Amino acid sequence: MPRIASGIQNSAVAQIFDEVADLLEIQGENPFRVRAYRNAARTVRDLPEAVTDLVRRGERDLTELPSIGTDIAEKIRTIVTTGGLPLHKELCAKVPPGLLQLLRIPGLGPKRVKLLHAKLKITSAADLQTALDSGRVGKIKGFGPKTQEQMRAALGQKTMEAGPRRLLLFEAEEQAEALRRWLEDGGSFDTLTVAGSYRRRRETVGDLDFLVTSAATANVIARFTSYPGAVRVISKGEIGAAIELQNGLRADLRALEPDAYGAGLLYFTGSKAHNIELRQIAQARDLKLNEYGLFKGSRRVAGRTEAEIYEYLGLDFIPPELREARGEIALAREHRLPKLVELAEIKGDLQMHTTATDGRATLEEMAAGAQKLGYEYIAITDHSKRVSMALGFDAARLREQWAAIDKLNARTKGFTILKSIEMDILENGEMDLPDDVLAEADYVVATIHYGLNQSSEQLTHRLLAAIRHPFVDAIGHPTGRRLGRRERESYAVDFETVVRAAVESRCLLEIDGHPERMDLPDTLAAAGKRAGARFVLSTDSHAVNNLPFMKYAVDVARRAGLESRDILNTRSLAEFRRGLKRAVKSGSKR
DNA sequence: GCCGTTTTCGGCCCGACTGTTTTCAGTCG
Repeated sequence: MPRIASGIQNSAVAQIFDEVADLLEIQGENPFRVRAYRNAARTVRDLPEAVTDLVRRGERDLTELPSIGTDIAEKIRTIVTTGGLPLHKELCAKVPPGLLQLLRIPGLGPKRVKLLHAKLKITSAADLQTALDSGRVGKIKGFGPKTQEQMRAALGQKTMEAGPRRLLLFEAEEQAEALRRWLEDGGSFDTLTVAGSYRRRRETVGDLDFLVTSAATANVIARFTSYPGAVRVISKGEIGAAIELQNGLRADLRALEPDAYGAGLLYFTGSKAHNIELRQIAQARDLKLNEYGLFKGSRRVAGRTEAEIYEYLGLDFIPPELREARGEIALAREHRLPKLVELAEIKGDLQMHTTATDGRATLEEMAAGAQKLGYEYIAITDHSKRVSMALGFDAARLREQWAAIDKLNARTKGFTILKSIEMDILENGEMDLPDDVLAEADYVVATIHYGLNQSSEQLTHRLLAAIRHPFVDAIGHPTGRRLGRRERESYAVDFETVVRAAVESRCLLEIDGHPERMDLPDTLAAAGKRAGARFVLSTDSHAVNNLPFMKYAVDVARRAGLESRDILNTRSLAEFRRGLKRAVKSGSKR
């Protein structure tokens, strides 16, 4: 049994492999060896469980994972047991690690970084700045004035250390819609789709890819590059252009021929890894796939729609949300793709707040807003008393709110407010409200807000206590991660143990669609589904205009491959109630 | 370094754009 170095996260293992890839590349190593490390990094990063657990249990052969062979499997074991990798240390000794930072500068890749190091002994951003100022860089072949200017600009930006921030899907959506309106006001195109990770509905978006078909391509490109929200034009060609928006977001435009529309859509939607797998399938059939179509020799055999390309390759149509090279292509070949849940199937919202605690709208306003969205029911889940900052409820105030809800329900037809609470799981694993109150609730979602820095054992223990509690129906925002400005990693919980307990206890797992949470993350929700877990979708709304966040919860669910049967709030109110743990426990099933 | 519907060796996705070049390498997505 190997000793496990404590606290090595998947992301840390992945980062070591990514750095190995960068360092090898700067050395001019075999590019395919470089790619092997990058692929391995991606596999580890996407893993739904802790790689340390995989190694510790030793029951599963790491080489069964995609892009992990005997060599890298051994290296993973080394990293997990010792906390480091000798190869990584050797490379860092040979190649100054400061060079990795230089790779972040647009236009600087491994070849040029290597050249700068070899010719000018540059090992850091500061060195580069000095060399630029003294004019030594300009003397190297291949470093013209434009390249130098580009490097100066990048060095002057504060974002150098962190790299450009990916925008929340919600923020990207605002940007994309504004730019779309600008293009639409300019007329002159037939169709417009925003592709990329935006179309795949990833929780964060690195750039925006606009695809158009138009009889007047030059006009569209001109309109695009004159967008008032652009700070500069990155590139401009005959069939496309790229601009940088005010917040650092990059937007690409590409004009497509109608006959190649599907091929372009496929290509620009990605993911890159998905496309590479498709091209390999094409290649094995003596075909070539590029953004202009699927070709047999010089003849285009498919390309007008994505569906006809998939069909020609012997695959069912794969929805964009699943295109991550996580096994969806094999499912498509075997006609086993899930029928993904849709927003219209959601019949209720299971987490929201009111002015009684930290919300900005009253009970009545939230209910009215939810009714407008066509819901059959909602749960009002204000905080419990542990969240004192938000004026969380004690038993007495909670019962007052429930009395108000009873009155409201009595005069409303076809819409029901469930008497609920977002109840804190205390640091010692106890519930924040007594059992007799929780027993009276229609629905209880339990969450952790405090003691986030506890050990994995403590945090897991707390979640298990809630999961096994007879009146806790669901675990809310189960990993506690945050995205965006208040970014925060997941709590250090043993998620596999948590999921197993949730399945055993019939406790639901929430997918919180708030744009700063999107929690569960998609890979964990997918792992939960494989283990047999059931889910609820919610918005965690704190205002009426938050209620549409449900679409982001649906995005996560779709990326996780969830179907309506996996999600309890796709059911009518009666079925929803019957599906709750408390209904089974109290014997109302008969 | 990974991987296998022709394979355990010999492949490994594909094209646009830029800058600095007179025909292309490097970078990027």
